[in-house]
Amino acid sequence: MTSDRNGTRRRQAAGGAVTLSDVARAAGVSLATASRAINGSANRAVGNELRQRVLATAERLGYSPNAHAQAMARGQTATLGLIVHDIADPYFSAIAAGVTEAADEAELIVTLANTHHDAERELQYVRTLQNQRARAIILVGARQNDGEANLRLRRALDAYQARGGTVATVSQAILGVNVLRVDNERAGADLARALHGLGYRRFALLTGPTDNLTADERTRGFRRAAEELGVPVPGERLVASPLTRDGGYAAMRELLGRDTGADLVFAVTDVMALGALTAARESGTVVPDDVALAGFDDIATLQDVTPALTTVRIPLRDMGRQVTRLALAPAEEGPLEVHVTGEVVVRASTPPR
Amino acid sequence: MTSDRNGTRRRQAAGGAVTLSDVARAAGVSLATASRAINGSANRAVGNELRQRVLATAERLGYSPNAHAQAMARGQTATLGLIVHDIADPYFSAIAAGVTEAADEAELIVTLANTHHDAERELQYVRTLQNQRARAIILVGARQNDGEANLRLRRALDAYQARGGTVATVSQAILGVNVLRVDNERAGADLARALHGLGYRRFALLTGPTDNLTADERTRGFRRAAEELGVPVPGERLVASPLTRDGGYAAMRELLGRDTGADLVFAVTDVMALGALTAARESGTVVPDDVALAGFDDIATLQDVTPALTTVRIPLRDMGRQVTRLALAPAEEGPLEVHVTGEVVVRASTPPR
DNA sequence: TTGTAAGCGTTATCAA
DNA sequence: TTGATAACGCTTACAA
Repeated sequence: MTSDRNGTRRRQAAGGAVTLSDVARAAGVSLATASRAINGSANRAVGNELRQRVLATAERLGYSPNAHAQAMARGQTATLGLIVHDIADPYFSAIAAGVTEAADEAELIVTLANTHHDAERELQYVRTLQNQRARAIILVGARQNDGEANLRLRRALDAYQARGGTVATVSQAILGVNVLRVDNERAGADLARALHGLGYRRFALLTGPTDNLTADERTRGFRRAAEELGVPVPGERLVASPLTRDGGYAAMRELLGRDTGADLVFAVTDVMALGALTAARESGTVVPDDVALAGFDDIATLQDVTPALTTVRIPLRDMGRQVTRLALAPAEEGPLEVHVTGEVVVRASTPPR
Repeated sequence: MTSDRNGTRRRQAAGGAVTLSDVARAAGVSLATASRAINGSANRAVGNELRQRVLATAERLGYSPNAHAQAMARGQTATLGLIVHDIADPYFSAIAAGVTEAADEAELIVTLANTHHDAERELQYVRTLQNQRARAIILVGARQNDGEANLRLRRALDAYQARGGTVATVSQAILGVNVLRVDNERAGADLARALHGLGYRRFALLTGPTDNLTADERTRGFRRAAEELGVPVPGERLVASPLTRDGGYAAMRELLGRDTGADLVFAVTDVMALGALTAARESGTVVPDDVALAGFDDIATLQDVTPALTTVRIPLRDMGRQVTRLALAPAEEGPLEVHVTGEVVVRASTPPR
C-alpha cells in the first residue's frame, strides 16, 4: 500500500513489467529486503529463509531487474562503448572479438558503433556513449590528420573523462587518452630492411589515404629505411587510395599501369594487399615472379591465400584484450601508453631474389 | 532550492555530472521547461527566447542528458541487442555490418554479444538484454539441435516478448519469433544439381557439426539432390567438423586421408571451404585439377582467393538490414517469416569436367 | 536482520 | 506558454 498511495493511475508500463516492489509485496517483505536478497551486494544480510522466499517469488513472477533503474540508483553502468570504422573489415572484427572477450570477463556489456571513417559520426557516438554513462570508451582506428575534427573529438573525450569515464584507443596518441600504440613506423622500417635483405631494391608503396596517420607512419618508416639502404622510393612508385580491399585493388591497377619497374609492392594493410593481389592476377602479373607483395597486420584470411603473403604481424585479437584492459584501468595521473611491436613474417609472396 | 531541500548530503555523483535541474536553475526556468526546450518532444511549446536561453545554458554547462533517466521516465529505450556466435567470423561480421547500418538509420544503438556457440551464454545475454529493456533482439546463427537448450531459450524469448520486446533471428524458425530464413536445403540441392550438370559425380561433403541445423539443412538438400540424380553420397565421403576455418582444414585432411576418390568436395560454409582449400594445397592436392571445391555464403574474402571458389551466394550485409527491419516491425498476430534464397555462383574451383 | 525513506535524473500530467 | 510535482524502479544510508 505504501508505494502506490491513493490508487493513482500508474502509467501501465507497456507489457506490464514486474517490479521489485511487486516481488517484495508478493513475498511479504520490504523493498529493501527484496533488493538485498536478489542482489546480495556488498553487505550481505537477509536471513536464509527470507532470501529463499524472495528468490522463489522473483522467479515465479518472472522478475527482471531494470538495468536503467539500477544504473540510476547506483550511479554507474556496466557498459563499454566500442567505436570502430567498419566491423566488416577483418582487422576491426578481430580486435572487436578480443574486446568482447575481455568485456565478457569483466561482466561488461559492449555497445558497438561503426563510423565508416566519418568524424562527425564518431563524435556523435562519443556523445551517445556519454549519455549512456558508459564506463569506458574504446576507439579503434587511425586518426585522420584533420586538426579541426580531432580537436572536437578531443574535447568530447575530455568532457567524458571529466565525468569519470575512461578512454582508450588503438591508434596514435590523442592527448590525454590511454593508447595502445602499434609501432608502425619501426615495423615499416623493419619490413623494408627484411625485404632489402631478400634482395629487393625497387620498392613501390600502396600508401592508403594521405591523411591517415597509421598509413602514414607505416609508409614513412618503410621509406625512411629504404632511403637509408640506398634505395629510396620515387614518387611515381607511391599510390594513394582508400584503406580498403577495393582501394588496394584500384591502387595496384594504377601502379601496374604506370609500369614503374617495381620489384616489390608494399600495401600498408593486408586488406589492401589482398585487393592488390587480385588486381595483379587479373592483369596477368604473377606474384611473386613478376612482382613481390607484402602487407601489414596479418589478418586471419591471409592463411588461405596463395601465394602466402609476407606481412607484419600484430596480435589483433590480443590487442583487443589489451586495449580493454587499458580502458578499464584505474585512472592514473597521466594517460597510459602501451606499445605493441609488429613482427615481420616472411612468406612465399616475397621469396629471396 | 526546491530540489535540494535542507542541504541533504547528495551522493556526489562521481565526476559531478550536470543535471537538467542544474541547467534549469542556471537558466532561471523550471525543470519542465528545460526538459521541453532541450527535447522539443511531441508537444513543442517553450517560447523562443526561453528555449534559446536554456539551450545556451546547457551548452555552457556541458549538459549531457542521462539516457538511463530518460529510459526510466519514458519507459522505453533505443537499444537493439545483437547476438552472434563469433564476430571475428566474416559471415557474422558481414551480417553485423548490415545490422549496425540499419540500426543507425533507426537511431538505435547496438549492443553486441558473442556466444561462441554456448547456449548458456546465449540465454544469459537474452536476459541481460531483457534487463536493459532493449527494444529488440536479433539472434544470428544456427540453432543447435538441442531440445533442452532451445526450450529454455524459447522461454526467455517469450518472456522478453511478453514484456513488449520483439525478436528476430537469422536461422531456423524458433516458434514465436520473427525469422529471416535462408533456404538452405533448396540452395544445397541447387548446388548439387549445378555441379552434376558440370559433370561431377563423386561428391564428398564437409558437413560441419551434426547437431547444427543450418549445416544439416545444407547437407540434406545437397544429398537429397545427389541421390535423385543417381549419385548418392556414401558415408565415407561425409566428414563432420566444427563450422570454422580450422574445422574445414581438419575435415579436408581427414577426407583426403581416406582416399575416397571424390571428384568434388562441398564444404557447408565458405569459411570451412577456405580451410579445406589450404589443407588440399598442403597435401599436394590441386584444386580443381585433382578435386573440385565448393562452399556456401559467398563471404567477402572469397574475392581474393585462388582458384576462385564456387559457392552459394546469400546477401549477408543485406540480410543484416532485413533482419533488423524484421526486429523492428510492429508486432503482428503471428511471427513474421521472410525468405532469402541462395544463388549458385560457379567459379574456377569447379570447372566443367 | 529487517524496514523506512531519501535520493538518482528524467518525463509527463495537471494546473495556472 | 510555463511551472509544480508525481511517477519511473531501484539502491542505500539510517533507524529500529
